[in-house]
Amino acid sequence: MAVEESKEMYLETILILSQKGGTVRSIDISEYMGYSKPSVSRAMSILKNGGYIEEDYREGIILTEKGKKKAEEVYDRHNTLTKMFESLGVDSKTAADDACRIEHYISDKTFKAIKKHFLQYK
Amino acid sequence: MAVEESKEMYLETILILSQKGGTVRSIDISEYMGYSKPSVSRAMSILKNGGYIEEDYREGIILTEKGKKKAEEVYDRHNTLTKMFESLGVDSKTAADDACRIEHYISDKTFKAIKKHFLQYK
DNA sequence: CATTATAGTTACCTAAAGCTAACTTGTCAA
DNA sequence: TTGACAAGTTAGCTTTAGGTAACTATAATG
Repeated sequence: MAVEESKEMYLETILILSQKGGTVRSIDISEYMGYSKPSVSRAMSILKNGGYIEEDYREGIILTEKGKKKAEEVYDRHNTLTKMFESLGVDSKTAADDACRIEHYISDKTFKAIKKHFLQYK
Repeated sequence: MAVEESKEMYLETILILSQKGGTVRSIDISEYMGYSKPSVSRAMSILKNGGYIEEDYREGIILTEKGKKKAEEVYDRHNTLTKMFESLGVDSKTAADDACRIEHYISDKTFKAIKKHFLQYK
């Protein structure tokens, strides 16, 4: 449905891996996501084309401002949704898995409402 | 992601249309969902193959037990999620739209937790 | 009865996003 | 310096699920 799902997952992964420190390479994404090298290679060229990432032979894959913004949005959704599900009594693993699937499909309006209700008294 | 999304949307639509009374035809699904006749035609043959529906020249398209069960599950998710979002202050249209996208991706565990928290005092 | 309109199907196209096989490139150690 | 391994790319396959064009079949009307 959302054409954005795959893209968002890659961007989120790049953000997570870059937060761990060190450079991010295609192979790291490949291993993290469990996708083949060619799949990641193509995804990276699409992301590069869309202005979401840049590739540098020494720095590896880095998020542009645009890419970083998107990645952080998705990651924020991920964390917020996870917390929401946890606060409803769902175990962490399930909460995170569900958040990961749903994060791409929630509208901004609904997300803001969720954030308001589930995070203000944490 | 979920291979089931398209199938679930068709089943849900068939349920909704059959609840309105009268027979359900491919063309009705076509108009309701905004898809072309061939797309619906093929989807129906896939659903028939999977044992989700039967087609009768007079009764039109009818859900089998299996199909009905699945359709009702999805519809239940749809309604529950809509109510959840509404109870967070989201307008009905947005709530329903979001529910419609998310209903396919929520695990059973999480769905049960949501149902418990948002529907018990309605 | 013939014409027309409606419903459904067939054949083929497209895009997205995964895959494998096989190639290239680049680095490092013997 | 060369040989091997690791990383990345290219080419081409697959599936899902949408589309159009054109056909067939059924039904309804003048």
